[in-house]
Amino acid sequence: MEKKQHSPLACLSKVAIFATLPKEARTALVKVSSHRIFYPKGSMIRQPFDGKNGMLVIDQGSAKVFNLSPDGKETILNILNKGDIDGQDKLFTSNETENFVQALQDSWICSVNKNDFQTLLKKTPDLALQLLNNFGEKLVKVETNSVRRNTLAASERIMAYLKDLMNEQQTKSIQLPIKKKDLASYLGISPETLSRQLKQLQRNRKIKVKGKQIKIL
DNA sequence: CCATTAATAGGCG
DNA sequence: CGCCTATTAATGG
Repeated sequence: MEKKQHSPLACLSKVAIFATLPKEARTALVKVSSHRIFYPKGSMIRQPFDGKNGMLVIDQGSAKVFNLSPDGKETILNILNKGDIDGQDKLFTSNETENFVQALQDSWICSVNKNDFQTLLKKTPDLALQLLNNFGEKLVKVETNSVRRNTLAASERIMAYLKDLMNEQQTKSIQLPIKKKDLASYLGISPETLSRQLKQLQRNRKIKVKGKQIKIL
């Protein structure tokens, strides 16, 4: 846990959709956002009816976005890492938070308020464009996972996910960024099935598993 | 250490 | 494949 002096500008500058904005825009953005709120590992950053609004930015740490079924089962919708954002939609609607966001590690979160953001948006076309692109990417991501859940067998979902990771991490020797039980939830399968399928894939010489390190063969 | 949580195994529908 | 239970491994204090 580092404790370097926090620069609000640095915080937002590492977010992809803000990084390419002119400095004036980022400076303006800093003024309309709250910074560096600390959330200990395991704590809830957002949950339904918490009255919080606006978009959040992961400055440090990571978090999982999930919802709960009536019988208490959780489905992981997304994993957020440093520089990721969530709740973009809250910048345009005043909808209540509908999912849970829980810190997976000690995390520092920044957030951007809706009304202030919209004012800024009018003055910064580039920002609107960036945000639109970001929306698109998120949609594709969500849709892709949704399709996989509905059309692919468990082992295929796992391989598809591993290959995504491979592309992201630019190596065939990848590291699972989350616990296997969380991964199982994200893929829409049970932890037991994930465990068994990983072994099966290993037997079939598709991958090599050692803990959270997986080599794609 | 102990206690809790995560991962794995085996059985069954 | 999911659910249940049992056992083992990993993690945290």
